[in-house]
Amino acid sequence: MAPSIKDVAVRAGVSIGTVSNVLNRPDKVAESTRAQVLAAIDELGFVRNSSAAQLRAGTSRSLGLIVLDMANPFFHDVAKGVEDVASSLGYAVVLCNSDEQAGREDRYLQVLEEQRVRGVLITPVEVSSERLDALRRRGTPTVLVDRHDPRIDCCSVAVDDVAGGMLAGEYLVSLGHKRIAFFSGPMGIRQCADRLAGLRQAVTGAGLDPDSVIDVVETPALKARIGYEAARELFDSSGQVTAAFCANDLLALGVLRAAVSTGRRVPDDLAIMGYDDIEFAADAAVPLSSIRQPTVDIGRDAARLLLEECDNPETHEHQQVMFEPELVIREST
Amino acid sequence: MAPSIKDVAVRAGVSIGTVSNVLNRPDKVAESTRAQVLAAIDELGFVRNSSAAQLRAGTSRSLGLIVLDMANPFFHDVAKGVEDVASSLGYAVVLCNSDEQAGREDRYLQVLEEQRVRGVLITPVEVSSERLDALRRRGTPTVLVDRHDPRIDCCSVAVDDVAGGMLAGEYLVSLGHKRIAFFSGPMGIRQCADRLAGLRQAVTGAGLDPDSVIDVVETPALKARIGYEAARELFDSSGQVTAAFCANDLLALGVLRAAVSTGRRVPDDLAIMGYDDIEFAADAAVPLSSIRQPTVDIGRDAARLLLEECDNPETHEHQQVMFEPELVIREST
DNA sequence: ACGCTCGAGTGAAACGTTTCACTTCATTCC
DNA sequence: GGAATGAAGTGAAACGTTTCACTCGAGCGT
Repeated sequence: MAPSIKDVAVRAGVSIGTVSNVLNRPDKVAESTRAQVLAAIDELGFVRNSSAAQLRAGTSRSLGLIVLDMANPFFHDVAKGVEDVASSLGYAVVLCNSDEQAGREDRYLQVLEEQRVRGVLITPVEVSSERLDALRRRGTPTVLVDRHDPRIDCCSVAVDDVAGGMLAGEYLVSLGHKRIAFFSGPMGIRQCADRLAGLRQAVTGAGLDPDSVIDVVETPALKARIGYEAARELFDSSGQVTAAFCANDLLALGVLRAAVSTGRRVPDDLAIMGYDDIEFAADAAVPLSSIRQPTVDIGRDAARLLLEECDNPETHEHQQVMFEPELVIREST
Repeated sequence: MAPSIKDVAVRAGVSIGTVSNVLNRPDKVAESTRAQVLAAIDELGFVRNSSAAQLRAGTSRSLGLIVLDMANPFFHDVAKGVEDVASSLGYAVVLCNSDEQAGREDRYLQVLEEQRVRGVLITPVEVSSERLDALRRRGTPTVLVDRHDPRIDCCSVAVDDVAGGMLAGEYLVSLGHKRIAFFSGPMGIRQCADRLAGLRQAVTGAGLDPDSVIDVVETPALKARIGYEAARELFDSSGQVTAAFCANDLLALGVLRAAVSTGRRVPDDLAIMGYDDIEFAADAAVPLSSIRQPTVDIGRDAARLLLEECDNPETHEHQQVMFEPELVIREST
């Protein structure tokens, strides 16, 4: 069995309480005693048992973060932001990947609650989850990431997707494009609908008729392969568009591949814009113009909000933070 | 405060022990009693406190997985494999991202040991780590991922990189290439050195002189940007190579971009091969030929090995599993 | 009617910490 | 000189489980 604080106490010739003090408030114990205890810890290879500590303290210094898909660079950056602020405040982050499966999300929520994490950051699979509501009801602070709670009874951090669509739209229109394809994922995804709405607003704002300018291509998933197939199909049919605005960079990468493989020059024959500004966007065969979301900041702010709520559960007021996206111009437009 | 097993016991009118039995060995308690207890649990919103459970049980049903970089699809797949087998055996996985910083790795090892995880899967930042050795000495089973322990005193799972380099080399030679650039990361990375060694073996095996066929381009990092820059430089100088073999797909993506931006046709003017077969490889502007590693299987086997060791610490014998890579041919060659 | 076995449930000890009221002893103050 | 103060350390209770030796009856065969 691993040595306990008691073994350390015996070896150092002090009481258990003193060892605990050395561990938690070193300044409360005299220099020489501390040295002895530290030596004993070292000799025995003692490692504190955090289960016991937590049980007694009643609270853990850790947060849960449940993301939809760790393969997605967006969430990777969010996680980075969360870890940044959490670890700087001495919190550990338990990272969970729901893989967009409600069942996995439920299991992780259960585990996190059993571990008595201080709070949970989550991008839920479904708009509302019974288990998540229960967690909140029982008093665990929760922050929604890249989602908003219509009932506004918890904090959330998201990005203004309408503004992002508008940014892209205004830019493409300013470049003189009169026929724009919008490669969307399933319209059920709020992000897709919002980005299209922004695009339409931009076109309308320029005095054009969105219905004749925009050609919506709805695809079944936001993946490169799908973008490629959808673009090939569009090219084969009529396809007199001069620009493609894609609901995310993966789709855009697929469209780029379709363009290259059919001998179209980018941006001369076809301008391409992505969304998200993932790392690969800058390194694509033709570096992609895109809409950047302040992903790391999203994570940071979400974590800050959560910890703020943990520290002041009484005075805390829920906030809905909304970030503004940013236009990134590269060679594909 | 959250309700405890005791509150449940009172409410259901049974003893604490019975509630515990309902939770852990439901078959040991009579149907009707069980129903009452379950009802009480539901009404109170009871959630078991895993700190207490672990403290008492002395052992947790969780594993630690420390990877170098969650942004790297390789590790993402490994994690998937680990989670697959862990969760099917009722274990939870604590996912940690060392970001190639020894300091972070150390912190995570500390946290995992404090949590008394059953075992640790790790791709260490440095070849040897004091803290990792200590962990092992204290009896926590450990499995190395994508690394080998020269002293063979723990299990490891890796892929034969020499074989992978050879696969690529033989293929390129069979295509008639007589001048091949090898874009390597820092030679200090074993993978890079091994892949080059394999390439040289293949060239030699074909009766050619590796020194005159192979042009080694050592780069400071395995990133797309770096590959782009290195390739531009190579093109500017002499650059009479007809094929580029890259130590990983990111580098290859960069080389592809350089080729496209300088008007070279791929594969006619320059054939490009990557390594890893990440998801983006298939969806690049020109789909990349690559060497595929059975990443998910690596994770699965590593987890299996670890759990095997956890279950039979006495009889367990350390194994060094070595997977064979596979050639994937696409349009870039 | 007797001893047995068996299923169902009980109660208390134990896990390794943290915390807090308390003791000791030396120093300071008037 | 005696009380007051403060620093250093002590010891035991408490946290919420799991586990195990135990009790209590009911049902069984003879």
